[in-house]
Amino acid sequence: MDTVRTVVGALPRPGLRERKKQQTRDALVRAALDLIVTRGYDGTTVDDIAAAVDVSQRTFFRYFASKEEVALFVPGLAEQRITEAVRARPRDEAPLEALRRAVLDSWDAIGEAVGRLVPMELHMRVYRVIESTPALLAAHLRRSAELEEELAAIIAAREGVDVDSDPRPRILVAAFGGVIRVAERLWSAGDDLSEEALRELMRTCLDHVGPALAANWRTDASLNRPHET
Amino acid sequence: MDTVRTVVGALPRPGLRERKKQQTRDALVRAALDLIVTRGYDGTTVDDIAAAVDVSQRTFFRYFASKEEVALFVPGLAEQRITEAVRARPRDEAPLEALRRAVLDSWDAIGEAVGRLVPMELHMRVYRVIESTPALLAAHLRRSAELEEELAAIIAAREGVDVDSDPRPRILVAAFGGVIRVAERLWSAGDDLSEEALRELMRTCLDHVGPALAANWRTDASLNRPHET
DNA sequence: GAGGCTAGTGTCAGCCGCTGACACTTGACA
DNA sequence: TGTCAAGTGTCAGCGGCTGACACTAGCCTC
Repeated sequence: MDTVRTVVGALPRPGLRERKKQQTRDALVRAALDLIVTRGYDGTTVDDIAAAVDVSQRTFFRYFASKEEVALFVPGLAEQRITEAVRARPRDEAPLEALRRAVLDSWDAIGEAVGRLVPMELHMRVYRVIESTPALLAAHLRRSAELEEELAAIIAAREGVDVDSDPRPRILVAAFGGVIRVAERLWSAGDDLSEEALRELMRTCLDHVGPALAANWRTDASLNRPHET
Repeated sequence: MDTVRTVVGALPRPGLRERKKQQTRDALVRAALDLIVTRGYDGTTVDDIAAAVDVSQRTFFRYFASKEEVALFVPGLAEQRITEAVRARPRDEAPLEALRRAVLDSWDAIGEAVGRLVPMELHMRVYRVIESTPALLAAHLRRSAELEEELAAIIAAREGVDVDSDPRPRILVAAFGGVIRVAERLWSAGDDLSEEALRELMRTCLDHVGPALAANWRTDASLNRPHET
């Protein structure tokens, strides 16, 4: 904690030690995801992962607090980009619109950040495992809840309201998050695991929020359904 | 599986054996919740719970698949009542309204079902532990996701749409579920742990869905805020 | 009411996730 | 070059959870 602090954070010169650390961590992530998509989450032990990178189990746990954490590391990168994107939205945008655009526009940034660490296809396959593995899904949802908390704070600040006395930021984000999760779920259950498919699903899901909350589905149903599937 | 099947399900005569089972299970739940609220979730081992009921650890795991399950057993009862209530709503109600009324109106049924098993206050205190214990919160969220899936199917059936081709049921339920969770969270973080407080929070949160999704908060903000807290 | 049948239980052994303690190695920096 | 701290391996141990197997106790039939 009382370490020598580099001036700008760590950007200027990684340092040999630091580079090695980064390297092992990345290797652990890659090995973990590889094993997980082939043998399944429960079929992969931490010992397997550690052995694949030739470190001890103890070392694994110095990098990741749990087996879940390593599996959700890459999604975590994506979440980071999204919060950044929300923060960067112009303040005159409506809150819901800001969230919407942030998610839809950060695709490239996410792809780049993820691709630097693991092949994109691997990441996609991991999502399927997440959705179909109870323990992993639970952890993912909890993390999503934390993300929502963070987004609520950002939205509140943007709109100049107090996040504790005005429930709207949290409510908006919760509803939004729920919809995003539906898109994730539909995507991981479907056949087309491409990025475009996910992006398109998110777009259509968000388009359906209004109609879904509408008073009566039966009258205006066919009207607000752009195209099926 | 090829057991002798009682005609009506199990209602007519519980049978001595069956009664004993019910009894141990209830005792396990009660002991578990007692321990959990006093020593915390992580501070309570399955051995502790089993010992308190004077059964072996192995037996505990024959009743509950995991430590989480016993902690979330009572919330599970509440969820059951809610799905029943949704199913019972008149079909001419708008979907969102049906969900809303189902939740707000099943309070008595929930109270009765819960009270038969554990003191209401204990149940309330458990909620606080759930929200503040990562592992437990994760499990809770996963179960909520399952509940949402079930509710989506009910809504879809009600509205005569196909849950797999029309995303609206899932989206509606996801948004609704998100809002309910916000209420739960605010409640468990607040001072007033009464049922009325939770109910009131849910009501106001649901009232805020429209405004929260509205285009611009700054113009109509003060307008749609009934009362603070 | 004695018999067999089966559901439920306890015991035991063991895997796996995860942690604290301690000794050792290796990059950093004077 | 020598000192210091950061990072690692080893070991021992706890707690959640499971399969196997033997035992006990309700149930049902004759």
